[in-house]
Amino acid sequence: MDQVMKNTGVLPDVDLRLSALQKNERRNQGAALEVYERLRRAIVEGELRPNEPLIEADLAKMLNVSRTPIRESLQRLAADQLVTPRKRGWAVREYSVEEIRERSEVRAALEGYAARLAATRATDDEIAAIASIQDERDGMTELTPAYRVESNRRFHDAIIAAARNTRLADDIFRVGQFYFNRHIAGLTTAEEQKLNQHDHREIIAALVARDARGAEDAMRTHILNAFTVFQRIVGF
Amino acid sequence: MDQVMKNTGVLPDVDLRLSALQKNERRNQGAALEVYERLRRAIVEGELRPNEPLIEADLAKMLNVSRTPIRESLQRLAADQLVTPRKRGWAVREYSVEEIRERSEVRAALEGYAARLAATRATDDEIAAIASIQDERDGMTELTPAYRVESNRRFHDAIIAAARNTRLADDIFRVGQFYFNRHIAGLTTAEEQKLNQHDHREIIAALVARDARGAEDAMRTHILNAFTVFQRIVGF
DNA sequence: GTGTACGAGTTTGCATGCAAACTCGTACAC
DNA sequence: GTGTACGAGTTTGCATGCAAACTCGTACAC
Repeated sequence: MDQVMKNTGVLPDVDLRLSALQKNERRNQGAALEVYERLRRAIVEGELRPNEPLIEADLAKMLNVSRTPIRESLQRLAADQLVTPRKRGWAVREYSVEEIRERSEVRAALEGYAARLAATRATDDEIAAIASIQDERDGMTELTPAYRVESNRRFHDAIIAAARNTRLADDIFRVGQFYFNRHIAGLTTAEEQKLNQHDHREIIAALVARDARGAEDAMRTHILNAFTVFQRIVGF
Repeated sequence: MDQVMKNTGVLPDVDLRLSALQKNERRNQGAALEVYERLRRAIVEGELRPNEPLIEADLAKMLNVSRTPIRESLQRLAADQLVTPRKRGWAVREYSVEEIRERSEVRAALEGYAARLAATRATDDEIAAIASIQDERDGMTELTPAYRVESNRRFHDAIIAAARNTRLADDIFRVGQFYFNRHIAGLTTAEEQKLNQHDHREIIAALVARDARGAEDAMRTHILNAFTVFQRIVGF
């Protein structure tokens, strides 16, 4: 499957925004954080290939810094699970199908719970705003893959924000919605897009009804459906 | 509340085991990982106080290494949220009530989901083993706080293992069951212990019945109950 | 007494140094 | 041809160096 990923260029487009925590750290950790971000991007966009050994001196030269900030960044990347230890040093981590299934389950658990909390804690205005993100989308005649990714992200982020739990938000961010990117978005069938729209509408309906369990179930179903689509596209 | 924590010595006793991921890294990252563990322990056991600035040179002297492995460890500790950036360098992170509530919610979401998966995926033997952990405990005449903590940990770990999702297990480990330690265990009332036992029995009953939703709900209730007990004890 | 400016001392962030561990190709034995 | 032993070259892990940024106490102005 990593072969498939390589060939279809499916890896890229992870959400590269810094988490709230990381932003907070920008204050002092100047170059080291910059290095971390750039290495993260390089891995995530596939410039550094899965299983590729990461030679500190090479990375240092590539980013025009010394080995010290590189080594510190590698610690962070290891905590993110983007990099994995070898007998000596580090290599880019390769994700198996099994791991992507596991991540989908974790995301279903966390984001489902976020939807549950949102059903109780969101203001009416917030729920209206969530619905309007979907309305805007449904009202458009032409949907580019980039727009679909972006709109989807706003939809999910708005629900997560309404859950009022920054730690939960951060953990959802960490587990990553890395598999819905432009490339994938461009390969979904009309039917799959219809299902996606249906899922979103179910979630909104539950939120409007302030139905916590319903919102949670709908969100879980949605996330596991997205995983199924992902599986079909990358072909396992 | 951090004042309360200081006075009651409530901070200690976080689970100091390395996660599966960390163990894997032991191979190459020798001293640096050792340093990380020792700093983690020092923070978690309260040797390094919340908001205490962490002076690299002092830590280096204290652990008898140079500043380099200290700095690398600080990156890991930051990823764990045990350490927080200051204008210059780092300080031990202080948890607010609000953050502990947030963590409890995340743990309820993740560990509830683990119970759900366990209800479907556990073998009959695994469920029997989970039940027997509780049977052993209920059959004892005298329960020391240390035993209660240890038995509780085995109970939860067995359920998590039966969920067959290592990423989920790792995330549960990360969010930490830091608030149920010996000190807290020694301060619970007979009534609270009764409730705890009841919660565990409910979870077991749902697992035996292979009732996924029931197991999830019971686990969530249990975790949120534990948070309530924690709140009472540390007194907010 | 209150406020501010200076400077010695501290501490960081990054670069560099260096020995030990590992890798890998060559050559030699059989 | 297959296997192994050696050693040059590479790369790491940790230590140390050093300039820049910050801290904090003292002294001086008002």
